[in-house]
Amino acid sequence: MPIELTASQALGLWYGVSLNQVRMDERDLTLRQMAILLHIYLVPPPHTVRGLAAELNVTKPVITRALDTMGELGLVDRIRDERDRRNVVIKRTVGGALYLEKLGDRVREQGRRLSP
Amino acid sequence: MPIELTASQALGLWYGVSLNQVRMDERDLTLRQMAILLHIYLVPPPHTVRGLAAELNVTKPVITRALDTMGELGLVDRIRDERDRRNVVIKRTVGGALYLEKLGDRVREQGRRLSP
DNA sequence: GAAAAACGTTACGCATGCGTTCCATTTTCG
DNA sequence: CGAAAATGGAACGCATGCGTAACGTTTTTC
Repeated sequence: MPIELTASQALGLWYGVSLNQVRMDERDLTLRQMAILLHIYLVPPPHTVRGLAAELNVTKPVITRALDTMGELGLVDRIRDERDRRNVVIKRTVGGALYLEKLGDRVREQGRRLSP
Repeated sequence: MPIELTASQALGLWYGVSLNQVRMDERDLTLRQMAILLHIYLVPPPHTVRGLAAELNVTKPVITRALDTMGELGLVDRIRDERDRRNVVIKRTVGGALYLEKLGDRVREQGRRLSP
């Protein structure tokens, strides 16, 4: 069930959500951090640093640092993979789920406000 | 003509556009810069530093710096208001319009890819 | 006309993210 | 086993954005 948007609606939607996010300023994630967080929550696990780096086309330290930051914010969690102790498995958290739930609400709300 | 999205669709849309933007990495605007740019292009002029600061609920230097950066990228332009020379009027550019046109296309494209 | 207000900018010290490079640990392979 | 590969992280110097406070210019106010 695809969604058909006009150019004006598409930008209006992006604007509304961005503005809302900036004004509230709860936590200010980078676009990269946002993409990482969404990937973790929308794509089936498991997720590793290397996998995320390849998926987003960025270097590994970028992922490590993003996980550091978002870990402190309680949005994600890291645990070592006991089956292959070189790997780190990235886990979801309640805080992360709540954060994205609010983001989703914001997107839906802005979608509802759209004019044709 | 509002758009009704499910929670999953809303996050999927945001994810798709963010991922696309990160991968391409043409120019990496802050969420604030993005909101400022969209405001300038979607809300009728004139736009001033003070007005933008109030609208986005940020301080004036934030606007000045964002205009510096986006000015160098060719996305916006600044000219002094000759009627009241204290003011600076923020103008759109061809580059900015093209940039947002591509963003809008990305949003529409992701909207079309949505599953129910 | 002089003082006050308004506007945008600059200066400062600080925090955070970046890319490159190197490293420690663990696993794989000959 | 021992060498090679793979994984995630730390270290470094750098670039950019932030908030606060001050400034220069221009306009308004009395």
